[in-house]
Amino acid sequence: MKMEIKWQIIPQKFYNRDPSIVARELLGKLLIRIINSRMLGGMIVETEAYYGVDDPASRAYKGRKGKISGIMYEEGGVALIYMVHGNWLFNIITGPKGHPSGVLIRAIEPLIGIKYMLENRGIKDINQLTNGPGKLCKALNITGALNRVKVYSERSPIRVYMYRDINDKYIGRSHRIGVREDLPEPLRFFIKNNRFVSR
DNA sequence: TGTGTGATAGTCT
DNA sequence: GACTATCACACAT
Repeated sequence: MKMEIKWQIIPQKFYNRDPSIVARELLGKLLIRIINSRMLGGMIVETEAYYGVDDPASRAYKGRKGKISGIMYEEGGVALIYMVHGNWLFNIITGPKGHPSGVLIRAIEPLIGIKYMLENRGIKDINQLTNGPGKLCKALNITGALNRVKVYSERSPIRVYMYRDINDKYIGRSHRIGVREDLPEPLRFFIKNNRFVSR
């Protein structure tokens, strides 16, 4: 596949907003990962918003401090990657500096470098390639070494580009997955009828 | 230095 | 649907 269009990278200020708005608008955007000048990536189809201090599911809950939650206090557009249950989770920080919040990327639809992503996962089934947060990190070879990468920079190994605008009628929302104490609002956003959305 | 804790994935039934 | 392997981090000694 040849890419004739000139891609437009998403500016930093996009991320300096409320996490639920960023989570909603991140759907349909293109997530790109550069490895050894090779390009992998796909369209974001599922996200979840996390509110730092006020969110029982957040690692910054009640002002917890450490390497992980410390990054949540950074400015929007910074990558936060951490390990849970033996899997890496990829988040993008939102809101202005000093306001801990973020968006978890839960699933993408693989579009670019599918062959290499399958290799990274050691599988052959595209349907199982990136339909979960831990899976997509492994497919894209995202690890803790990429923490604090700026996803709005043309030089970064991880970037997010404009791709499609998704109409509201194609967007579903629900409570978050795997969270013990959830907030009342539905903070999980996904594209309806997309087969790469996790169950 | 040690222990408890999950925002999971994979496998088996 | 239920069970568990697995591991960096946070917090307590």
